[in-house]
Amino acid sequence: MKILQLHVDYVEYEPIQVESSVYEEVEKKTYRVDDALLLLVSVEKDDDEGLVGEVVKDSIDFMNRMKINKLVLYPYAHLSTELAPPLKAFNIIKKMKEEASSNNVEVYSAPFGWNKRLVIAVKGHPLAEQLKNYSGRPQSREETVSKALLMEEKLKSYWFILTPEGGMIPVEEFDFTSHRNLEYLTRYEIAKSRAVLEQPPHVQLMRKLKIADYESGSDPGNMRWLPKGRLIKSLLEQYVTSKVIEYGGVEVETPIMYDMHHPSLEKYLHRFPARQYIIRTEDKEYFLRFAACFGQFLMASDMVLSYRHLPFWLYELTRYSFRREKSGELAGLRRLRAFTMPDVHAFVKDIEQAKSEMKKRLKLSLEVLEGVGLTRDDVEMAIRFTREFYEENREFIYELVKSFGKPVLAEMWDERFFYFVLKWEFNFIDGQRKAAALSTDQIDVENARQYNITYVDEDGVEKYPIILHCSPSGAIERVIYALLEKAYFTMEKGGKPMLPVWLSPTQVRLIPIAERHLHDCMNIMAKLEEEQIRVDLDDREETVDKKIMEAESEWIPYIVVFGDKEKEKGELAVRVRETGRIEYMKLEKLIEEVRKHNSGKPFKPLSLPKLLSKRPSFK
RNA sequence: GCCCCGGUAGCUCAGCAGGUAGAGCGGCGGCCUCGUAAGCCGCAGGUCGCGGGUUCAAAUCCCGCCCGGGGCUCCA
Repeated sequence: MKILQLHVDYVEYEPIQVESSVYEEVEKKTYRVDDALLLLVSVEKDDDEGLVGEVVKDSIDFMNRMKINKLVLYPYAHLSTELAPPLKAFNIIKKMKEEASSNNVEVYSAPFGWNKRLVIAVKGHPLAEQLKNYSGRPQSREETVSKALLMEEKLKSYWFILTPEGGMIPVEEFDFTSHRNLEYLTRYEIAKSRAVLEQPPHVQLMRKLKIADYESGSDPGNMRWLPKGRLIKSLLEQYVTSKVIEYGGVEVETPIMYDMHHPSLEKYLHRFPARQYIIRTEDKEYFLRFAACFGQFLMASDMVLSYRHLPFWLYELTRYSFRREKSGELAGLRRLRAFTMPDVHAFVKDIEQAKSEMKKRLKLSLEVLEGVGLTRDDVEMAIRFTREFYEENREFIYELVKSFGKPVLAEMWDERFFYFVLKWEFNFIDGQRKAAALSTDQIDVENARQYNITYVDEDGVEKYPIILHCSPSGAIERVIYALLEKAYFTMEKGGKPMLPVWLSPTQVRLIPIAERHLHDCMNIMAKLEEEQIRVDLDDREETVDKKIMEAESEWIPYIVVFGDKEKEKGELAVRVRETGRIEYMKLEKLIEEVRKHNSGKPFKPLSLPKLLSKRPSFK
């Protein structure tokens, strides 16, 4: 059955004369229906009544979305060359009318078997005109079946909530009362329903704090990182890298572009729906990597590995990975076209080794998140697996859930479509109630073969390892996005937003009361710098009030106002952001406090001039 | 891709029943040497995104395009 579906301002038809052996009795006059869904219907040879339900349901769904309740059925033989005999067509259209009526739709039908004058006014929106094709039997070859549709079939998902106590509850039955964010994640994943708000909160913050901004001179989704943002990003990069190396990761660097027609890459590329940036040279085409996998796998396939080496880890932090997301998908730092992704692959012997490795990596990921300033209350875990994997490794899955310690959203597939049998991720739920994945890990049972990565086992036989793909933090830009969104939540609750001290571009701001205190402040600054503390000095000719106001708006954790009293007493007046109070302390105490926050974290100086009078402002 | 919104000084934005530009912040200069969230005065900054049209006259109205953001969607 072919249906031209039109959302019309109005439709008018007037029966002129009978045209077919099968026709309805009808009064010859002009009929008009306003604001309706018009279906021009061609019933075809192989159609049967079984289609009626589906067709009517589709129409009603559409009508609900468009908020209309009038349906006009119009027999229209001109959409097909394989028409059904008139009586059959008539009966099927009649059935459609009955079916729609019984669903409380106001149905009109143009008379069957007549030649009619037809006037239609189609609405001007993009969904107003659609051709629908319904068929009871399998589609013929030339009507290429959408691959995405097939994929969706295969990807039929079953959704559950797994609890740390070992429960597996279908999502419909789970009580989300004390798990709001998990509910948002579930809704986001399943229904893809989204709250409509304005600009994401973090976008305004990233600009206000001079962290990053859009760069209209580049492709959208490629950001400009200002000095403070570069510092924050760099510290996060160093931190994640140091944690991964501590875990065992062996850091490498691989090219950012790869041959489109390389045999190992080609298949993987086609399998991946994300669009790529393509680079053309005189004789070849390259794609920009969209993950760290390519270079590492090519490297691994050239390595000589024995079972004695396993598990073995390769690590790279890509600056950048590229995905040419559709323009409409981009959003601030949440989704970019160029992003920085730490990715550590573990090559393991078998499923047992994979499982024990994955447990370590889950722990690593939690540590990393907590290190950057997010707690496990800030994220929700989702875990996805095939039915087969679940049945064979139930206990392992619950161990993962348990070590996360909160209920987890689970998705189960009947068949393995992707290259992995299990994958989990931590999702941050932001101010718009959208979910963004941060940390993730996967058990990949396919790529070793694809890339010909092998190890020699105890028995002397070459085998394919299993590969785990883990990003312990997720994209670095996304970490910053999450920190800013989290700060926004704090603001909403009336608190003072801030970044973790170790990530704050300026940790201590010195404000001399008058010019005569400048010299002492310079000395204090030098001492703080010796202790690897990021400090700057507001030597501008402005009032103290104004300097404090500006320091506060930069979210500086420690603001020191220095004047005669401090000089005399040998104590500093420190405005501590975390407590919101002014605390008096010796310089040594301040140093100790900041160092406490910095300990175990990388340090890098802020490259901007230390004297604010020398510091230009960035857009 | 589609829809909506936007593009005016370095920034944030006002002006848009057409008469050819304004504020605050910032910058610069001056006064003030200051005690915990914006001291005062003055000055200099603009092809009003681009191209066309209507008009005596366009930032303002019309058409086309470019760029950005948000939402929706992946659907000729």
